[in-house]
Amino acid sequence: MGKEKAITIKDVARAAQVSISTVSRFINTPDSVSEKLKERIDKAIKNLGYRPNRIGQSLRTGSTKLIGFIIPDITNPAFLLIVKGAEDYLKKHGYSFILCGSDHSVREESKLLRALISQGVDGLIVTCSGGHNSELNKVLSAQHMHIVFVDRKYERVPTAYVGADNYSGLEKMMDYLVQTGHKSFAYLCGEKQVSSAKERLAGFLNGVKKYGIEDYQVLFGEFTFESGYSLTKTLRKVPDAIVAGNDLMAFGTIQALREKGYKVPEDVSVVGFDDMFFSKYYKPSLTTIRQPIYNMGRKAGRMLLSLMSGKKVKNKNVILDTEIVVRNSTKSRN
Amino acid sequence: MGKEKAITIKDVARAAQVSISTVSRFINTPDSVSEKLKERIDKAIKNLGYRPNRIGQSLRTGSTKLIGFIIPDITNPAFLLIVKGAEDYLKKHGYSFILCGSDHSVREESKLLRALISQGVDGLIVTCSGGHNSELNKVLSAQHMHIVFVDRKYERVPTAYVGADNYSGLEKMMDYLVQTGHKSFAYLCGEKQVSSAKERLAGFLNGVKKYGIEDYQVLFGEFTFESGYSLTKTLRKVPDAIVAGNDLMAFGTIQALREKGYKVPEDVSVVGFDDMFFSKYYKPSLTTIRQPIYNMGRKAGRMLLSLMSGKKVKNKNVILDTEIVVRNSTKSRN
DNA sequence: AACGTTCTTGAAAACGTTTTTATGCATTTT
DNA sequence: AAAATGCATAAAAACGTTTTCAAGAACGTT
Repeated sequence: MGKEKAITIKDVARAAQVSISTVSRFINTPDSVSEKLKERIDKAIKNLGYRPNRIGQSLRTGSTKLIGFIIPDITNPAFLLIVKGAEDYLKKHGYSFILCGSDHSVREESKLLRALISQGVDGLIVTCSGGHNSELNKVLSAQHMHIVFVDRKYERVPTAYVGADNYSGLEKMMDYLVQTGHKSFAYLCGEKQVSSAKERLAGFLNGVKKYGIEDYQVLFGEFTFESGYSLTKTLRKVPDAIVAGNDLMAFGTIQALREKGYKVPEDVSVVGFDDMFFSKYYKPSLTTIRQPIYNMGRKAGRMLLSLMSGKKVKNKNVILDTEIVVRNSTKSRN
Repeated sequence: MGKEKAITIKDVARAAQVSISTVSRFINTPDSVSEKLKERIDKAIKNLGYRPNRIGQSLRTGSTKLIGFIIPDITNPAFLLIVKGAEDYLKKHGYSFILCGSDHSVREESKLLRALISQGVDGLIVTCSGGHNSELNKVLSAQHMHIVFVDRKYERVPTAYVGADNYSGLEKMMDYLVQTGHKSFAYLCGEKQVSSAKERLAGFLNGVKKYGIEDYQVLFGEFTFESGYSLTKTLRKVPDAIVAGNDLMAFGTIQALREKGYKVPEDVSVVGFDDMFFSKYYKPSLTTIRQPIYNMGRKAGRMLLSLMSGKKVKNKNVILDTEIVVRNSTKSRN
């Protein structure tokens, strides 16, 4: 509990017999102070164990070295991998992260946004919950704050964004499924207000159109295990292939199928999107569309840094490639 | 990018034709200002959209309303569930979280600790990587900072701690396994410098001793899928039951067993510890020891708040109960 | 030797708050 | 009516920095 006051720059100045300005200059631009004083100050700092008080620095410089990160669910490892990508990159530049989960709620998102801005963050990375967010609009249009969106685009206003090529990922997957003889399909869509869900759906629909497939269904739900499970349970007719909005949904689907008495992949093929850590170990191992999720975070961090440093960013819309990885939840039906 | 200066308390004061002290008092103790001025100030605040600058507040009050959280791996959902428990509790009291991952490294842990303290956090919650950390010792003995340890105890110094009853969890599991006819055992231990790993091992060893079991092995590794996998591969003889340090290791074990040609649970029983989200959906679904991980975080948050508010905390060592949940990765061998 | 440069240092202002102290005024008490 | 009390407000100090500005010292040039 001992709130015995911390040592400040003043203490160092006194110990080294110089002014506080000199200490400050020693810390920030060491070359601007003479060898003699350098030594004295350095010794004083070491002796006292002085560390600059970031709050004082922040107040003066206007920069907190804090980045706000808003994701829909801090419990979802996929989002956390994005965070880690960004964090690994930005911590090298002295930034720390305030991580917040919005619980998929626009309302909470607004609250967090306000809180983070009050807190004085230097920039913001957000994976938005999808809906219209007037607070976000306000912040965006005020242009007070640098924000980059990652994984999910905020579509109401043009913004900096880094995400995966969801559309072409699904295109590729449809090519593969059709080539391996699948004739009927179901698509299980995640939250339909979310950009990635929409893009994936568009890719799927493009596929069925391209191959003239008429036997398909589209069901709308959420990006969760439970949703994949319950959507599958309500399926009126089980098709050759079920394309889930992400891996989590695919796992739910497989579980529901199992309970319905269908075997995967013998009776039905199931595919997901993400390629989570677990997907290759699941039984059956999951055929899925891999997106470079860690790298997505990293790129987002990089973009934010450029933005904050005032650099002109040439491309504010970074789209990363996906690849399909074939495992044992699908089989050829030729 | 427009860094057009934010509105400050000064602007409000000017607009409302009062002094800044009055505005401040209006915000912090509204009852100390007259109705007439209250109204004017309130209007001014609303009109200008004023929000107090937290940095200014922090500098003056010495409190940042920031909590530092250090966990070994921000990508591990189990840890994140702890974080969520603490966050859900503390955000109601106006706190935000700086979340950091130490990558299981004591060195990194020290760095983070320093960074967080410089950043001015009001308190710290840490799940430590286990080893001796001199920086941590220093901070702890200086008593500048309120720290509560969660899930993993820092054993070198007495500290505030909330964790699960690892020992009795394993005792219960051993009772169950012995009662269901298992005769030979292997224990796959997580990082052996981690308190929870040690406690679980002790519980296991107590079990074998209590039942006079001589046919058992103990292998040391890490709390990861890969470690469970490789330890199992190096097993000289496959026993009736493999007790893994946590669920992740258990999954690895099952995978390795599968590759070795053993069936779970027909040939071998496998159990874990945690009861992660996935464990009930794994194939086979996992028999495991459930610990109340979300609640652990919540309790840690609560304890930290008490500590910070200067209250005398009666019990600085909170141990939560575990329960065993039996699923399909074990079967009776009677 | 006088002057002009350059370099090193310290004083002071500023960042946005909260809080302590002081001031002015109205109300009550003597 | 004068003094004492209480209250609402304002002024000013403080928190820990960085940075601007000015002053002084050291040096080189004419």
